[in-house]
Amino acid sequence: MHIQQPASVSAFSPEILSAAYRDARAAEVAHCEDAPRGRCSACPVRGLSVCAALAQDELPRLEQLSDPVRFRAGETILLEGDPAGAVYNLKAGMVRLYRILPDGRRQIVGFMMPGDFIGLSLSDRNGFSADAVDDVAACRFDRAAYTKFVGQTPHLLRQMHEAASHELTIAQDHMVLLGRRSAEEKVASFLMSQRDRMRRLGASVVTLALPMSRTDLADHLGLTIETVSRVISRLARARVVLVVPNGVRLLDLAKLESLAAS
Amino acid sequence: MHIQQPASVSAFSPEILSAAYRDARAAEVAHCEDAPRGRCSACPVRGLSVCAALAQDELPRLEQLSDPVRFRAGETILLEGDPAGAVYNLKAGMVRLYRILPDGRRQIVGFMMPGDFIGLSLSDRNGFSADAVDDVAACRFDRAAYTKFVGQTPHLLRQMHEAASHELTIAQDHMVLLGRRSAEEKVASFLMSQRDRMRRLGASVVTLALPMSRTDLADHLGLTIETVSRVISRLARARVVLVVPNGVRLLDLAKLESLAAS
DNA sequence: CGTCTAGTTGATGGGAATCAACGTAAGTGG
DNA sequence: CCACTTACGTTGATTCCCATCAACTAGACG
Repeated sequence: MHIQQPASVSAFSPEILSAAYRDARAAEVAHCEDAPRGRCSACPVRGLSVCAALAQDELPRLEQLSDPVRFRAGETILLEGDPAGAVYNLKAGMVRLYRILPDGRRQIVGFMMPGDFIGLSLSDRNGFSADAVDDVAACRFDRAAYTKFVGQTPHLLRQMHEAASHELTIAQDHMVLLGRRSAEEKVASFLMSQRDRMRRLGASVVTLALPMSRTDLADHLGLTIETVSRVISRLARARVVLVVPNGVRLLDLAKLESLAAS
Repeated sequence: MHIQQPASVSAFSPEILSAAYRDARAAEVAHCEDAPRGRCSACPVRGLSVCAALAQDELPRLEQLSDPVRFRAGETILLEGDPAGAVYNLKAGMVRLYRILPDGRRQIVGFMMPGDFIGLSLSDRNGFSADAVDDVAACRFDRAAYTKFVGQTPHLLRQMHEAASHELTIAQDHMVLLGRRSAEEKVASFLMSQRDRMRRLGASVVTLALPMSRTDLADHLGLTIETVSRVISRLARARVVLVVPNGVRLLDLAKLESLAAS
């Protein structure tokens, strides 16, 4: 048994150390919270989110409805089957959406990121559970009030529909992953798709943040924690990625792409 | 000329023989085709479909846009990535939606049944391929024209959104199935969910129609054809189901329910 | 310092994939 | 009408990928 580790040591990734990462995230969340109630025009995710559909002069009405909220890592946001009292627009942090089988098996159906909307369906019961992966800042809207507003604002409804359609596409992608890909392909294509999402948020990604645990990854990819760990180790040994705290540095995108088999 | 089943929508007759089944389906499809262009008020799936949102006096506008079409078993309806020229409302028959990986692996992301709408997202490119499992009758709408109509009809948009949300829920169910269930659980819970869908169409189901091939089932459930065949044989041996041409008779719902593990 | 949790790594086993043979029904053409 | 073909499904033998079981390491924290 060697002291040697895979490619992970050499790199003090400039941007991410465990503590530094946490602090940065905390600052980001705090920043969101400090914003005065209902200052949509200054919102960090305005333009990325469904509210992009609203014109400047429509924002005040939305602001009236919105309520800034915070969740700490691990905190529950909503439970499958409960009456849906609220919907959320995510401003910072990451949220996992999941279902649980009677015997405890869990499937994470998606990770939500800044700009994503939780509760797109506007239905009266939650179709999934959700909790905060790391510290989260969000706009909370009373569901009834928000639904009413949407009913009076067709272009917002259109935007909600577009977002739901996009979610559906992502869900279909994920069905392909779960149903037809090997463990290595699952991990590789998950990394690529996370990278794409980050890029759409505006950042060019060399170091991919993975705030979720290995267990979360496993429950998202339909694998066990051990298999996820082994695959990532293998990718690191092959210098395709570099493991850093709370993330991976993507070293060989071409290789990763080909491993993803899509 | 042929024996015309009384115009009940419940296409799925209790006793199914191969030939009888095919004839019934053919008659049903023919019946849909015979309807004069744009007679929405007499449509077999009116009330089950998104057009249920429209009032009587709005139907004529929709009728103007609609075009009755037919696809024979196996025929391609649309291809992933192609420009989306049309959307479809399914009146009879079954359609498979799927994605294909570069090396040919296929994942069927859903089976569409009467009342289902293909192209909910209204996006300009097809997010999946689709083809007819058996003979199909549908309303075809030019996408641009339909999109424009939806834009002018908020309650139709609302209905489209609701349908998309429902699809999303089904997709999440299926992710749980693909990611966290055993082969036997997959088959059992697929049968239960198909039964539920049929029942929502109005028929009480003792014999479940399965017009799709074993290969289709396998590609939907993330299994191989051999495994699907073995599991069904085992269920038959245990008298949980009875295999009939193009379907199964459900003999022991309680057992099936418990095998489905949900 | 001990405890706890998250993650890694190794050994082993099992469930589903793969490989292969066979059965059956529906065409097809002589 | 029957040999031949083809597509689809079933069943058995074997393989292999990933789950399971287990041991261990590294941080985090009181």
